Amino acid sequence: MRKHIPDATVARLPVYLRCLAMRAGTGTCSSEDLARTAGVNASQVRKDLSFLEAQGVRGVGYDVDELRLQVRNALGLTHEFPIVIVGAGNLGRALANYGGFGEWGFSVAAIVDVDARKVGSRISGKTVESMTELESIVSDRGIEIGIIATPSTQAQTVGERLVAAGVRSILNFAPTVISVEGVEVRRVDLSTELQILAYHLQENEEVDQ
Amino acid sequence: MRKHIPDATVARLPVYLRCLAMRAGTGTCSSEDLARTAGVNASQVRKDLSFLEAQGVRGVGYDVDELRLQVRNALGLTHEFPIVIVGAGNLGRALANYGGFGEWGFSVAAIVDVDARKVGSRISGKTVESMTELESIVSDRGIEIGIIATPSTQAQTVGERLVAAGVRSILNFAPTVISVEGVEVRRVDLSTELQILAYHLQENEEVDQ
DNA sequence: TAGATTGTTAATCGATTAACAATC
DNA sequence: TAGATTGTTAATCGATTAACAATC
Repeated sequence: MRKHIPDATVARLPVYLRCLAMRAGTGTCSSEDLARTAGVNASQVRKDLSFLEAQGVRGVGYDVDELRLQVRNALGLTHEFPIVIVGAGNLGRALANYGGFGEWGFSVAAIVDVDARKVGSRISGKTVESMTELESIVSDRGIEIGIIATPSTQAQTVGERLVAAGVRSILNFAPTVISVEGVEVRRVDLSTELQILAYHLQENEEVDQ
Repeated sequence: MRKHIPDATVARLPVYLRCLAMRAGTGTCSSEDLARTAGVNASQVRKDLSFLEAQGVRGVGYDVDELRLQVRNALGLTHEFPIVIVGAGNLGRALANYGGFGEWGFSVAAIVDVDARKVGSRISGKTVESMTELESIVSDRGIEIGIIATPSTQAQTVGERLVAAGVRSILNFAPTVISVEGVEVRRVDLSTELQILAYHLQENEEVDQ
């Protein structure tokens, strides 16, 4: 049985994975090395890795390739995850064109849009399908992850339809909080990030004076 | 003198701001109301607001419009923030076209790209400028915030140039960790988010069985 | 053996939340 | 007065980190 991994650790594992990918085939690396490239504390790296089955060797470090595999396993990146992108506007297109999916086992199984003029157009080798097909697409293709890239006004409805169709995780890029039951929702919002930066700008300003 | 606001609270303030914007002009609202729409605990809302100058009225609640103003003040959203977007690919274009900037005082002051073929093209009413102008653009236009929307390979260099040019906060959309001194960096990464969702998918699976 | 580095403990720090007196 | 809701305390929970024995 798998150990429960703390949220803060889960959020850092993808960062480690990226750092390890850059070092693939370079033998071993120490928690100190990994900490430096990931921008965290070395104790924290060791603590985080202690939740995995990872085994380092005292005096030597961790085997890079083995550790990569174990981090992937811990995150559950053991099979293909088909995802659906809802909304084929600028953002939906940018997401669909984002190359880095495949590397971690994610694949864009469908892009849908309500706008009949967009349906049938092609994005990154895929044909935009109609929003009316959403439910059948999700169930036919075994999609568990949905990405909302619609305007805010439609986000709640889209979220509900995704959940009803059987999606189990949602990544919401619309700048609004949606409320749906029984699924994991993560929100990514540009203006939230900018506002957090604005706060720190002013804090540093006060220190400077 | 301004009180220091905990990071976790700062991260929630933009969410409250959004919820309050939806209720603008509706008189008062309770911490319970706000908590429900923001998806957090009511005690937490009150605790968060206690770091602001916000004053609620016992038995009544908070004045929506007044509270909005105080949250904005606390975040330092008191003046215009010109920003520069580096990279005019799919992502850069999506970001530039994102409408929600202005509402909080952010404005796209410039979009730059290395690719000579993109320079001169127009995105959302703005002309793409050359990457060689980056330094002068940042200093001439008083830009404090830079957004990196380039491929990973260029992110580090772009980050360093932004810092050297005088930018004080960076939002990094490239899927890599950059290391720069003396500025606040926030990373937004699609595949990190997807990997976190993947972890929770598997966790829920185990519970279901 | 000497040097390096892990794995884990324990101290500390920060965040969340229930509870309730204060008070509108 | 009765009901509602704040502001704050104190308990709890979770996350970080320094320190160091174990051991390669």
